[in-house]
Amino acid sequence: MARRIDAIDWNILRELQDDGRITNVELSQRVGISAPPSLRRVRALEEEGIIKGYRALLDEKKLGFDLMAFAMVHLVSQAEGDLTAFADQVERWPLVRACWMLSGETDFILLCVAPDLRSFQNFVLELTGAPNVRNVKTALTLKQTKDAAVVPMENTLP
Amino acid sequence: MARRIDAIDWNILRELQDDGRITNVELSQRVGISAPPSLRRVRALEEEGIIKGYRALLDEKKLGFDLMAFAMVHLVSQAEGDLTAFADQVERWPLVRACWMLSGETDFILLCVAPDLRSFQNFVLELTGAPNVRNVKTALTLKQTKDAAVVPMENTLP
DNA sequence: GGCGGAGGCGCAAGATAATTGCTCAGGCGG
DNA sequence: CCGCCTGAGCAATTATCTTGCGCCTCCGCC
Repeated sequence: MARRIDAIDWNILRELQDDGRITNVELSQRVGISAPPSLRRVRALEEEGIIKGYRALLDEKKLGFDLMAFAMVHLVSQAEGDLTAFADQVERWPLVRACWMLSGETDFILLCVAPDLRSFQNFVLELTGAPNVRNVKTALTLKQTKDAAVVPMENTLP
Repeated sequence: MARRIDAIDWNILRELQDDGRITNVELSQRVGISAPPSLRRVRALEEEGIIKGYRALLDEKKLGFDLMAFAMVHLVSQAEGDLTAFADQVERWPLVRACWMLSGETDFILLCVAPDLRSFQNFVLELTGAPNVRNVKTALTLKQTKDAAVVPMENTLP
């Protein structure tokens, strides 16, 4: 399973991060091989889990979600079971779109969207009242100035 | 351009957020219409900018980026020009994958990846020394417990 | 130096999907 | 009641995907 990722694979990954719906024909031309091996490489990258999936990027504001905010959560207990219990609860809140467990001061940081401030306030009240939550600090976003795919493709590896 | 988004469109958007590479034939079956109108709706949603693009989701750890962290940045000046100057600089740092301008205490929050702690430390030094930066607080992530697409599809609109 | 074997490419053909033009049904306003 | 507009479905064409196969290259091993 630990195939070596060569330069062609990196190019494939870059192109697919940039446009996940590119046709395989177009992809193969951009990376300089013919279509069949291109498709086989993509399939292999999917098999290995290097490509985890594909996603359409939507404009949340145009769909009525005008507010985006972070919520920093401190828990009462950081016992293993309590952490996973909180993470499970986070899965069930639709307004939470992403969540990271942190080291240090804050236990979790939640990226949230909401149609308006009132909805978000209601959610924060629910969050604050959730089991094991000690306190919550929120920060409203004014705008997102960068939204790049998770893997840098500008040669940052040492 | 302000077409009304009906139930079929919402279903299309849900499916494409879930799997951006689904074929149009499969998509049309899932949303209950035939292929041609399905494709026309997708094209329309793209035209209107509701669908901003498509992206492959990669596993950053398998590609050598073992560290993910947040950096909270306080600036010296919050003048319009200074904010955009900082945002421009953020565009040029490959390790920064997403960036939001915040209201309140912190001015910007940066989501960063790096191959290892050393690389991240070097980046933080650079960030701290950048023009107009007053101070930087960082928080390493232990793990990401949720990574959903940006628009909720679980009926959260009022 | 020559002999395999494995890996990976490209060609070609059949299957599947995308795309376009056309027709038709339903809802709305005149 | 009639015509128009919107949007669906059908059918045909074009493009893409997918698979099987042969070939070349790179190694390791005789």
